[in-house]
Amino acid sequence: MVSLVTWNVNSIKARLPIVRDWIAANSPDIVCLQEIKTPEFPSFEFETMGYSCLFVGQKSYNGVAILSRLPIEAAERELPDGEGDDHARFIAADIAGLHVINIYLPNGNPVGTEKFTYKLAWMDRLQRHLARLMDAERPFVIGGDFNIIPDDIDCYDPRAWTGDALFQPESRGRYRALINLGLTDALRAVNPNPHLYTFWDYQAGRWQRDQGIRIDHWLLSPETADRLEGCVVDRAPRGLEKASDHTPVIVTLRD
DNA sequence: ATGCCTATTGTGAATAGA
Repeated sequence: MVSLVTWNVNSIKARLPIVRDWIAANSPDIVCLQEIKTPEFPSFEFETMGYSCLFVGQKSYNGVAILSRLPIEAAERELPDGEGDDHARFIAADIAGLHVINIYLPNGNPVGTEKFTYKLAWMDRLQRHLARLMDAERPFVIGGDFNIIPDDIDCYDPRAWTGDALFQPESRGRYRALINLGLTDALRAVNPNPHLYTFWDYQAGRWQRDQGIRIDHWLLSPETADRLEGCVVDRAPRGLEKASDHTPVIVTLRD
């Protein structure tokens, strides 16, 4: 069995104690972090816990990391076809024969600006990349902060999100196109409860009212979907002092 | 309708997040 977690930590520096304690308590095999917000990564903190660290960072914004208790056999640090794109939003590793992709997909707000067109272009590049992996019949998982609310049931009130980049037909359609490659939304596949959220805004008491959205996902290629054992959201870290606004999503695969 | 709150940079107040 192998367990993988995705977690947008909203700054690894600000979140170091919470992330370290959660990993110590839960012992995931593979950890995918987003928004580390630093060009450096505190690798030593996790190496002493038995993890190898792989990361792509930048100052102030973005940044992704993969931590693994199993040997990292190969690494990729950028999404193909991105000439001129210097955002740290993609990292991938081969671990125990599995290709693990970790993404921080652009937010895209406000709609109608170059930020939204960047989001759509980034999703088009991701579509082409995953299509090539599918054509090659390469087993993979992709986890991360997709910044997409897939369906109306994935938010507390669809009317509140109609103008948002996470909820536009253009961005949701591109997410749907990823699924239509033949990928399985792991959390939705194993949990019939519609009210599954992974993000609650800091503002307006969203956490206290449980008014969240589901935007952090694990998508599985057909081969890995056959290995799906379970997938859960751990809401506990969102309730801590100094919490990230996202909480971990854990997927478990059979050997 | 807008801001609500948090983090970064840098030590103000602006930018970004979603």
